[in-house]
Amino acid sequence: MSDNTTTRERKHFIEEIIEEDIATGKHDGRVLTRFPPEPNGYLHIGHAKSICLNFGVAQTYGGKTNLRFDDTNPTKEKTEYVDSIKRDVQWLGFEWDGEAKYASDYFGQLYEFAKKLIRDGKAYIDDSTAEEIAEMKGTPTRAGTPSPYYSRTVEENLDLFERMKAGEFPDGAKVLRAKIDMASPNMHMRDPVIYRIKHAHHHRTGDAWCIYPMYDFAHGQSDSIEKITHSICTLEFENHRPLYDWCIENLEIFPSKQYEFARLNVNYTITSKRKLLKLVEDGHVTAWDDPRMPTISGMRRRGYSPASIRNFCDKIGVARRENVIDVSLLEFCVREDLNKIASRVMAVLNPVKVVITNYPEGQLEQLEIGNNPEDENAGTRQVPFSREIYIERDDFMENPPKKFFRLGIGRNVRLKGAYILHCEGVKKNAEGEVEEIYCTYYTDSKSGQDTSGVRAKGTLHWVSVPHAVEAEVRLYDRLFLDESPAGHEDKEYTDFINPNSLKVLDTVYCEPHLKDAQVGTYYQFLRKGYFVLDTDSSEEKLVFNRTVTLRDGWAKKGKKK
RNA sequence: UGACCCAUGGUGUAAUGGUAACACAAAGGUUUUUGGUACCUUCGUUCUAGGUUCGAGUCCUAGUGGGUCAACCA
Repeated sequence: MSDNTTTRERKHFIEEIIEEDIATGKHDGRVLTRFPPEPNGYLHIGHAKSICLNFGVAQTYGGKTNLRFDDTNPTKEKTEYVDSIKRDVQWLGFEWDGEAKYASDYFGQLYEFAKKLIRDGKAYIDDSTAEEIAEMKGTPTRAGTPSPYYSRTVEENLDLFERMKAGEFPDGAKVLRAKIDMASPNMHMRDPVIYRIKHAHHHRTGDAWCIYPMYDFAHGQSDSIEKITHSICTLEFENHRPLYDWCIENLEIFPSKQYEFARLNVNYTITSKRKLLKLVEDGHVTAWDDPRMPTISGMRRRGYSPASIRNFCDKIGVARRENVIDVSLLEFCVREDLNKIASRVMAVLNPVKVVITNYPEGQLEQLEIGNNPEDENAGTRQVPFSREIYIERDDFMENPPKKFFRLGIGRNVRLKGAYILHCEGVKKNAEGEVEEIYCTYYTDSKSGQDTSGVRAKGTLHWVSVPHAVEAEVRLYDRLFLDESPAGHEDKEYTDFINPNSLKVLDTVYCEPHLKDAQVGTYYQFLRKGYFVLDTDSSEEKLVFNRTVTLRDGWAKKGKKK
């Protein structure tokens, strides 16, 4: 799995920084990173980039990575999210160092840090309302004004802070602010709020606390407490870095350093926990793990392999430039991996019956068919063949163009792993639709022992009618019709939801092998795409998700016209 | 009209002062018992203008364009 710098010789800037630090003996060459999610939602593909980066560089340089939950806002965080995050990180193939950690583990320590700041005259209690504080902050182009509470004595501040902790004041009555610089061009340095009152139940500390540190007073300190060497985060925290450094410096604690990289954007996709939550809450999707969601759990259910996501994260690179990755790269990565590992099976999605008129009634052959041409060790399986089979309705045309390599009256076609068929005619219903196709087969054209000398340009997949296993198949299309659903000022991203993002096929005929399909096994339905068993499946009913189609040169050609 | 950051094919990422490379996408072709896979070919005035240098995508200056920041969110 450390396919990081083994397959990719190019180093990104984070790796260069680490190599430089190792070369100069910083932290004795020790590398410790961390992945710090807030447990307020499910992880998505954007987090996968961060996970692969943080765990990846640690692996490359012989270091470790902590999993630390940034749980300083009790009103938004839940154990459900903690559990899902752990599961997703593990599924992606990464192992964090020791036990999972929590910013809330450090609430006691953080409280002491705050008191030190107060004692040093570097923090004060402010009784102003949120609105007043916002007003006093000024704007990026206009300096802020000092708070009327700026000059409280150390004793008074200490007393007030202890009484805040003791629960004497209601939410919002007071905050603790760092004393930095109300005229700083960096808004984050204008006496940032570092502690606030929230009489809320915390998912881990319960009711032990009613004051909670803000992100800026928890994150860097948590890094420092854990002796994180490289604290890697996304670009939007860049303006926080001076405050990150200020806290560490004034608290005189371990000097973790923050480095920022550009977050992942994928076209036709949203990567915002808040927006994804709304999709779930408003019922646009069934759940966080709906296969149309760009969440790790959704992609897992959809049939993405962990390796495909890791490879994707490796291919997109790491830089400081805003970027939009083409969703087709993600599809390429999943096809690339699944092509190597998926078992080939046959399933007919949109069936029409073929009767092979010269094949004896009641005769049955078990044909041995290879499981994966890309993998010699994948072995073979037996597939029953009989007089009546299903093929795709699309694979027959009454008046085919000359470039159509499939079945048409008077034409030949190879059945995968079986015989060459010659089409004799069709039966239609009252509406003029083809109801049955009649063929003869070349008796000496059996796959692997073909002595017929007959040529067939196309090869079709098929399923024997009496042996067919029924299944439901769910076909997915992109969830949004617009390349940048969240990028329009005048429109909501929900305005671009694709009404046809899910298409359910109720009756698909599968070869009998699929009766024993398991969740987590990757299949290629021959010529149709990659599929996995969905978790909605039961003893009575098989449900498959289409992960992604195969590349289709024929369909592409058709579209061009 | 403040601070900080960024600018290389359609999309990403390299090139660390010395021939602009790799991948995806697109288009064309070869092979094929998956119209899949594999393989081959095509696709760039490195944002602009000055400067430094024998030599600049790279360094400097200015401009232009884009991003982030004014939550008691993270």
